[in-house]
Amino acid sequence: MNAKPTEKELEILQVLWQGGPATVRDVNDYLSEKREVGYTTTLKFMQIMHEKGLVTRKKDGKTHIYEPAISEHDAQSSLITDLMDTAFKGSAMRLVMGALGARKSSPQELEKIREYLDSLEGGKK
Amino acid sequence: MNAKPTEKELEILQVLWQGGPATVRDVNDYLSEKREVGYTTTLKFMQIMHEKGLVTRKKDGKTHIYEPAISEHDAQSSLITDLMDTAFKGSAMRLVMGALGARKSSPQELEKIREYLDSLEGGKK
DNA sequence: AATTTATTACGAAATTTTTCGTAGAAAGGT
DNA sequence: ACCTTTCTACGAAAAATTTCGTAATAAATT
Repeated sequence: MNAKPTEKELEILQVLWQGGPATVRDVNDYLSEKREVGYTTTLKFMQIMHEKGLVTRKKDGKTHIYEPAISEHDAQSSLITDLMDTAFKGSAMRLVMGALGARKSSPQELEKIREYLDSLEGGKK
Repeated sequence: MNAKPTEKELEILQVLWQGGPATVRDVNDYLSEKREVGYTTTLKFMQIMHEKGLVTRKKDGKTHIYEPAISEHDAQSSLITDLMDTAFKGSAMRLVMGALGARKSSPQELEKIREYLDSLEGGKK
């Protein structure tokens, strides 16, 4: 439920969240589109992530097929609470205001946030 | 303006933001209340932070007096945009909603967020 | 079957971050 | 003046993260 992936681990998890179960080859091909990265580098990461329990894998012939062991939502929560605790005195409100100020949101997005606030207050008027 | 401090660097910056200009001794005394940390460890960090431009210092007799070179707000912005880009597809809205869901805010805090949203939309009713 | 290709495991190098030890200089007390 | 304490600078060890090379094995191709 809670496991804070490192930066590169997160990159790999995102490929799996987005594209579904994949082999090391799949993931490496994808990553290679954006930056130089050796096959064995990706392999090693996925092996480590397997040890850590960040991904599961099952054997398919010679190769392994990997799947995320944690949801994107759980990983995000873990990263958020960590940042909240280390830089925002544990306050969600402070982090929220910081985020709203750090990068502009569209009116549509702001509206969605309002709706979410409404739902948090239990449908209270 | 933009410099993402590491976890331990952030800890030291927080002492300076909160307590004002301080010596290595001051900072180390403070940190030592919470956890074991050697004096030279803190010293080294503050020297490195000086090299990186995260703090300024001026000589006072034998010792140095350190001050943060970046504001807490700027450091927070830097950390937020980094997290936003690496884990939330660059969307402030996604990060905001994640934060609101990750830890409960009080009704008072939610109200402040609403007020902030109002102000963002240019005082629009 | 022999050769090439693809995959894994293992170990370790490279890098970044964190921690500390030692030496020397400066200051203060006796 | 001497001793003790405090500070800095420097280097390097320790730990965590990231990257890659090599060897072995399994599969596919010829």
